[in-house]
Amino acid sequence: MEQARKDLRTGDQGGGARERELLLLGLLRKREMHGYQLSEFLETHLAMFFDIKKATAYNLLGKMEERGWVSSHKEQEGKRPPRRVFAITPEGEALFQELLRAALPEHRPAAFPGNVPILFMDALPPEELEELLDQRRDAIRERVVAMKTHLDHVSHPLFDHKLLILDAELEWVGGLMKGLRKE
Amino acid sequence: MEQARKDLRTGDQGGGARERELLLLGLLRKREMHGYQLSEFLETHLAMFFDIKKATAYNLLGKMEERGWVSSHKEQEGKRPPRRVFAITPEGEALFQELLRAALPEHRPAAFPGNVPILFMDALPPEELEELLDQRRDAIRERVVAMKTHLDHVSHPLFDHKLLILDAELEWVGGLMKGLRKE
DNA sequence: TTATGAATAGTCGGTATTGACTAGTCAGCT
DNA sequence: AGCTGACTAGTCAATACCGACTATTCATAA
Repeated sequence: MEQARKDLRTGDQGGGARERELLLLGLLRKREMHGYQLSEFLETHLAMFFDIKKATAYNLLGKMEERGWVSSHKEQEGKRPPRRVFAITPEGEALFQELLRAALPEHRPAAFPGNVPILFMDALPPEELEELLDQRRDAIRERVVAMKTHLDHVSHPLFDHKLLILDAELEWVGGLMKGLRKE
Repeated sequence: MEQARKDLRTGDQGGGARERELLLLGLLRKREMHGYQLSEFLETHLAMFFDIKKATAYNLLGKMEERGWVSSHKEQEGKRPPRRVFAITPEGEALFQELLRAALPEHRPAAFPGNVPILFMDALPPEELEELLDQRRDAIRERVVAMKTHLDHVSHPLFDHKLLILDAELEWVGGLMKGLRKE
């Protein structure tokens, strides 16, 4: 039973791109798509949540096709350049189900590379530091406004998530600044 | 003035590893270190906040030496294998100051790859979904406990940040589950 | 003394990711 | 008819990143 995954995923090289595959499979599940359509969707609707570039998507699709999780066929429309339409296969669907159930209960701590400079706050004179933190707070606030302006706010859970995180960060920066003034 | 950065960083290939360099420079600023010492510190004290592996650190140090931001000299201690001790140069210090002031006021939205499966929740029967979300919540709670147990909790801002984020995620998953039950 | 394991100090091959590029099509303007 | 800019549909060379490996030294204990 536990063996099943290994059998399916022979080429596993360290399990980093797992979520990306889950993402692509999940999208193809709703309807088959050509690569451009997929990457369009990624860039316009999902870019704020997940960062996957076009070339990466094509690359993954190619690999997944080799492994039999997706299939593709050429399609010509008028005189447009021919395009490859990708669809999920039964094996792909099985993998999707498996990855979904594996990923959902797990918590993957997020990385906040933007926090690196916080480590070195003490290298700056307090006044300048406060000014810079203030700017950071503004940047976060702008992000919140942008989120709320964005038309995709059909109250998707991911949307709520992002807002909660931004709120937490706002509070945190506020706390930092308060701490500064006290000292 | 604005030109200065470009002059310093001729080999810039798209500004992704910027924070990593800031991190290494900042650490070397406190005291010079050999590579192993650095990567040790990264793995034991900073791994929970930033994910940089040993090989990456060595790689970056090498490049930064080429560019003149850090210098290194060999050092032999007894019969131990000789080691390269890295130190920040004046140019490195200048870059550090610049990167610090550039990074601090910016907000870099974090990626949450673990949220991919949330997109596809509707592929699961509600009971199973609830069970899996419950497990996810437990995983987050465990993370909180681990954080508080960890001896490094000298109330560093980064620590507070992580706890706030975990709290937000906990609340969010709770909200998801509540939403499920209502439907 | 000699095996065992942990710590030290790094290197290297291979994969993942993406910025930048190519190349054809179409719509609208002039 | 010719030009311009945007859209479509990808490809590819270059880089970033890291897991796994090598090789030496030291501490311990059998």
